[in-house]
Amino acid sequence: MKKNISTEHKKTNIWLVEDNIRYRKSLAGLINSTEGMHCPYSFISCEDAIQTLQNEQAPEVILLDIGLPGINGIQGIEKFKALSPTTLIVILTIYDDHDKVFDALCAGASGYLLKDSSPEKIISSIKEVLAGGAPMNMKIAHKVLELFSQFKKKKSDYGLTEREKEILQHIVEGLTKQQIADKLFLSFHTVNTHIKNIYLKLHVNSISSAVSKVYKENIL
Amino acid sequence: MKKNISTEHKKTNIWLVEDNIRYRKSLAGLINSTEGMHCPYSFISCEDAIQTLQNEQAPEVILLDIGLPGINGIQGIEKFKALSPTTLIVILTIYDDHDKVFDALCAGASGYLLKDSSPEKIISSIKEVLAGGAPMNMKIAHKVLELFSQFKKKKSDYGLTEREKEILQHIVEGLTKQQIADKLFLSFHTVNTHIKNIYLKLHVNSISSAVSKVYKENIL
DNA sequence: TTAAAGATACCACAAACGTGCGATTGTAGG
DNA sequence: CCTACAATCGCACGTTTGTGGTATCTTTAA
Repeated sequence: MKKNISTEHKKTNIWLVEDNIRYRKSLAGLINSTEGMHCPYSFISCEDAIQTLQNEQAPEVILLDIGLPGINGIQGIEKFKALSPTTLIVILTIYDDHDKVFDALCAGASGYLLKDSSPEKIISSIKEVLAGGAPMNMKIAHKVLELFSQFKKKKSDYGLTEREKEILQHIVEGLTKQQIADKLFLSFHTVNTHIKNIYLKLHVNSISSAVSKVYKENIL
Repeated sequence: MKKNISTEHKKTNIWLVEDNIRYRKSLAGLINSTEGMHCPYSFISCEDAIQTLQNEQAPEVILLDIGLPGINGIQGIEKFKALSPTTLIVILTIYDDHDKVFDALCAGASGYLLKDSSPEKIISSIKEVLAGGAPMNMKIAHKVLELFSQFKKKKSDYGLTEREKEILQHIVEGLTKQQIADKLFLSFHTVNTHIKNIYLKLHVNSISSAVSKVYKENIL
């Protein structure tokens, strides 16, 4: 069973999921003619790929068209990721469809490629994901960052004092007033007063609203 | 006061914040010798830049070293963004300091540049942010996406029924049991029972814990 | 020094909540 | 047909909250 492993074992397996036959073949050709890359399978639909994925060893990379009929490309990504979390998924798309690409990236894709990219760009993008990168269009990158900074930033400041924040934190954790009082070595009444003030400042009148506000507006 | 506006008015203003004098001058030179770009100010510290920003018109782009002494680079970004939300901020960094760069991007930076980048790379990155992009290192891009997909994905499934989800939603909104009953044309007791079941399924025993769980684990 | 703000503490009471128990109906699956 | 489950409704009782007050003691700022 000896064989020339030295050139064989390092090849990166790449699968294709793409309904256009000509484009699929051209891509497979490109990959197979590239040093260190190999395309053993290519599929017309996500369903086919998923089926094969259950029997065969998972590839390092899947190039996936999200403009496919049938199964939604985004759901496809989720399935792939469920079956093989380490497989990197690169999206193929004809047009610069922000929303769809965006959803796909959220679903676990590692990058994306416009179909009219040059062969060099395609190969370099594959290499980039393999190296732990995330090749993507600059507009998408910008949009991701934009949304990202919105998540992070503290919005409203309701002028809570340190003590109030501390108590609010405990409320969010699900403690009762009495439990908070015990934990902070305070009287029940003190905690009660603080919470009254917190409610005033946050303009709420119940635990649930307060907790929701904390999460929705990133208080604390 | 006539002047040759035709070549002047289109120039993009770019400010520098960088403590190394030689590098600062070299950057300013590069920018000023580039068609359509102009660097009217450069600063040693964020403080200086912030002061100037309050009197002068804000630039389109600020190149900012986050390895600065004194004011924290990340705080600097927040200040800049507060004073001029439309100004694009590109981070300069010597080393590939993931965490810091990452925080900076979260704080509102639009991209980042390694200091040892070629002049071409620097200019192209500036053009990229101006075009609405987000130039960044591939590892950072990957990290951003990774965190991003965690936000989006639904994690735990506690087997809540549709009705239970609906009621839980109203609880999160801050309604009382009676209010929920009224809104859904149900008896108080029914809502009460549903909530009992929700608590059983989520393993909680209070509104606050339930609401927290909804947000923390992305239920609903 | 005086005022303001924060943290602490107390009381009382109605409203809302958590929980244990039981019950009927309809509907989908074996 | 029977079981399981979801959805509905009911009662009782003790616990917790929400809200209206009042009051003392520090620290900080004007």
